[in-house]
Amino acid sequence: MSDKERDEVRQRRHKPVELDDIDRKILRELAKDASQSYAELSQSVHLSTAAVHDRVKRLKRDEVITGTVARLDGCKLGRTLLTFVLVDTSSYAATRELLAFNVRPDVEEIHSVAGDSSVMIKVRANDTESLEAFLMEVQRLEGVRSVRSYIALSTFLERGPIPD
Amino acid sequence: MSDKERDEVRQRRHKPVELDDIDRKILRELAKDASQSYAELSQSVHLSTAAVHDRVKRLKRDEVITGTVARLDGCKLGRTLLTFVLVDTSSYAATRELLAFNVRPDVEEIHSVAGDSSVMIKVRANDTESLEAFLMEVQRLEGVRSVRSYIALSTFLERGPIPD
DNA sequence: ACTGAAAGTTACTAAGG
DNA sequence: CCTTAGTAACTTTCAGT
Repeated sequence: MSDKERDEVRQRRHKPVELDDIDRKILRELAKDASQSYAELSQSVHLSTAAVHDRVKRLKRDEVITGTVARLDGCKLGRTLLTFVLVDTSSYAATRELLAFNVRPDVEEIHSVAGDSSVMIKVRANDTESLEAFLMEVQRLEGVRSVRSYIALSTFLERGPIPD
Repeated sequence: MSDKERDEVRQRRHKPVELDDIDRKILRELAKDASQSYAELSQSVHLSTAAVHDRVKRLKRDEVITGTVARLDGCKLGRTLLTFVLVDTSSYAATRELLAFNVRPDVEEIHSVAGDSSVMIKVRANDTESLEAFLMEVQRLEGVRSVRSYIALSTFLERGPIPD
């Protein structure tokens, strides 16, 4: 692998994209409400619609913007029980098994976390019964040492990444 | 307050909205990609564009769809260190103080969780130094008993609520 | 890199079935 | 819930600065 190729990979993996104040303002606006038109956006940043269009296109090409999605209300969908589940496993094999839970519609996040080969799972279950069923499925896996659950009582903030 | 009024409030707060299979399909599609046109959506659900339009309008009115947002790449923004911070406080007053962290751009989620008046904070810091600065700010608060940090090594799934 | 305007699509509404 | 149709609003492109 040449220096150039390695640098390109490194850049793709690690290096943040260079953004100016206007880029950040656009990103903040779109992270808050992506349904607004380029005309509205252009007023926020004091640029023409075409200029905003170019910048948004670049931000999408550079994958700073990875997509546009609808935010849904968990309660209105019947998912009333948000829980963070911390699973401690004795092997990486068990950790890998946990990743298969990504097919469940009530599982929203899966992260491996530092320390004792653990996995953090954010699950929004319909009710206590389905949470219990989920926890039992996790417990049942080979190599699962412990499962700790943190049930959310109130949510005060919930959003995605935004720039400084 | 009349029975009718109370029921309306109750419905607004607790009762999930009645959804059929087509509604759920539309919601899944929009949660995945809200930039697609009604023409594309109508092909997914085998309905006319006008019918899809009506349904989406209803889903927004009923606040099943709470908004449309751009998903941003944390790494591309320079936020490389995702951490779940579990704060144990000795009083509700201290818990309330933690809510003030919602103004920080690196804090993405704040939930109160069951047991020992704890708070779960999801923070996506720029680097280890800014994470340390954040943790020290939390530690410094009156009534904070303990702070446990779970640093994410890899993220395998990260999305919002979707219907069954 | 931005502007202004033109060209092409889509969103939205309404009427009739 | 369907189709058709029509307008307004929006996205996208491009020549010009």
